[in-house]
Amino acid sequence: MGRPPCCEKIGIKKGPWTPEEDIILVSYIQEHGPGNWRSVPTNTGLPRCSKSCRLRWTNYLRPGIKRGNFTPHEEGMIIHLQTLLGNKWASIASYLPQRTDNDIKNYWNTHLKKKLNKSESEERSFSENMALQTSATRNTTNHKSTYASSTENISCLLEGWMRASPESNTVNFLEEKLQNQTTNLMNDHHNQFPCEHVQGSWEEGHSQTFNGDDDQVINVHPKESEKNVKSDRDVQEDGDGVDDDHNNASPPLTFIEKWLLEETSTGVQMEEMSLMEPSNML
DNA sequence: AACCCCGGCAACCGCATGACC
DNA sequence: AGGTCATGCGGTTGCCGGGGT
Repeated sequence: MGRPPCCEKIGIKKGPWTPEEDIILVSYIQEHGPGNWRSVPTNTGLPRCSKSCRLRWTNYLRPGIKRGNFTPHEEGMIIHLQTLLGNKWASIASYLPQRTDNDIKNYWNTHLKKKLNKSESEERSFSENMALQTSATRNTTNHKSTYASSTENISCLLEGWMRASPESNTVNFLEEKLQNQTTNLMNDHHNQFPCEHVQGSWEEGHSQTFNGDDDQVINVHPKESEKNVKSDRDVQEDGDGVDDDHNNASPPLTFIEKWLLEETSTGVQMEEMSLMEPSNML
């Protein structure tokens, strides 16, 4: 009955990963691809449990991860998304493909939460909140990264693989993602309320659409948004599941989706410019 | 110089969900 | 159909380094 156990508790190493362990894990995943974590400790000889291997990979070794130095744009996105989604770090991370949920969670707990708490008494409206972000992000512009150099070394090992990675264009990624998400939303909703007009009923029932007023309160149905983002994450991780037929349709974007797309477009342009700087080419 | 405190981050733990047998 | 386990996620903890005294 059931699957065999994931890993024996005996002889499982805990604590920080060594560069050697990282290299073993990366080499194995480069060869076999991520997934089937249960077999990773066995096949690599790593004294780690499958859970630890997966976590190490997704939070630290996975190619395409940007670490430290959150940009003002990213900070703003996190603040907005946290307001909308709550502590759904995985959902928030799905909007920031270069960041991990753990990284975002840590950044929120160590930086943003404090800043927001500090200013909470002063800040009451949404527009005031926007002003807060500006000041908050200004403070982090000079933040120095403290990540271990070993990580960068591991990243170098992955350089070739990263080039082959299809997720190099964040804007395209988000556009695709938002289209898929919206389509899924419409489909979900249509399944629930097949007799309603999809667009109108969704927006009336689940979210207040953006009307250009900064003071507009934005409500996204928490369950729906969570389910939506989660399902999308699953699609990402599975590497398939994108229905091409659905991509042909162009349903209207909700406020947050429009906002994210606009923010990402401008943000990515800024980030790409900064990446051209020699200091970032290392 | 030594000690203490605090902030930041990596990793672990526990729970929920879904897949497998 | 139901039990067992893998996987994913959010919360929490422990360690390490830097700053202050």
